[in-house]
Amino acid sequence: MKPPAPFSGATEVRSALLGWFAAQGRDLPWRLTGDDGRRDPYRVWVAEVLLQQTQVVRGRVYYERFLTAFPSVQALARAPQEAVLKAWEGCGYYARARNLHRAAGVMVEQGVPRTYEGWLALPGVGPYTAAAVASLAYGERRAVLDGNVRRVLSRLYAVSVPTDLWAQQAADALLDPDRPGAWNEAVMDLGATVCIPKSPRCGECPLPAHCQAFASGEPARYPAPKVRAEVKQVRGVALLVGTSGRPYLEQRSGSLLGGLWGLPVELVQAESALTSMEEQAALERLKLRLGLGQIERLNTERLGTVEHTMTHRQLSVAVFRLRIGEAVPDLPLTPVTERPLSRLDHKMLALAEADRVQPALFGYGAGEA
DNA sequence: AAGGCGGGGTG
DNA sequence: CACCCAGCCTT
Repeated sequence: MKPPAPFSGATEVRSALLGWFAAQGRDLPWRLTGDDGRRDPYRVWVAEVLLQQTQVVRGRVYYERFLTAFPSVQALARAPQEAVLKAWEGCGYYARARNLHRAAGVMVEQGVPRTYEGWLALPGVGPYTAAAVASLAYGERRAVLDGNVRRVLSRLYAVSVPTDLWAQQAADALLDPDRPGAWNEAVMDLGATVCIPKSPRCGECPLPAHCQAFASGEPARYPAPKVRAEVKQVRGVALLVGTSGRPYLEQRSGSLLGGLWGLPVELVQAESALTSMEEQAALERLKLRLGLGQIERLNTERLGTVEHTMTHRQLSVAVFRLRIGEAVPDLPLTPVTERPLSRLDHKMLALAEADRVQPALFGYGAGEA
């Protein structure tokens, strides 16, 4: 299981991969190089946090948006958290944005760390991100271990279950001590573009002579697939007061979409779809929470249901709206452009938008009175 | 050590 | 449509 130490072919592997990287490496906006050949720590940090769970193709858009909004750590630190979340809107795993903001505050107070250990102490910075910033921006000899690197190493040594300990040791042993930053980027680029999870493009790989998975004839068998947690079914109801562009919004708290704003929702864990009775009961609880329980004959219309997957949860939310013409309760309405919303909430609002637009498009008279 | 946390992609 | 990806934090 252990990689040979010292790995006999390391020198050849390094030169082959770095040669490939020089020719085939990706040109990415956060790879701006200073005169000293090093990356800007702020840009690297933002990019690496963004790429923690986001693919490069999508990350680019958010990166540009984020850097335009917050060009420096000072600008990020003095912005309100809500503005940071707005720039992150739709990107998911919003704790990353909250932690970026917190960490920026720490750096303005205490200075920008220059070492792996210093970066590791910041909120939202784990071993991967600390190693990336330390190596790319400061030239520190730290091997990154992300999903790409783990897969490349798993195949290189034909280890089908690469544990954290094994993979980190293998990455450390292979790291090019003279060019740690370039080496780290090279391994990750190989994993992202050639040594991909399914159908690896071994014909384009610079390391076939060193790859034991390639030698086995079935490189795609490495690493073995991970067992996944089951997706929990969550049902619920949401209530739209106001319009899709200017609804009543609540700020969510807790870990799920915390800090973002959205329609008031009442969620329940249920294996099967809610009956209309259960739906109405949930809606009543929601009204009560909003202080609408006292109002008699508060009519709502059911706009439809929204399905939304969040990796670990499958949400199915019935969206209701106060009927037009009903007295508007005393709840503040806010333009959605002024608040960060999750995609779930944008979907629910789109339902109201469709409800308003489509009848007119098809010439029905049953739209808003 | 295990589970929670968004949002995508592909076959 | 089922199944894939994935770093950090909390518990």
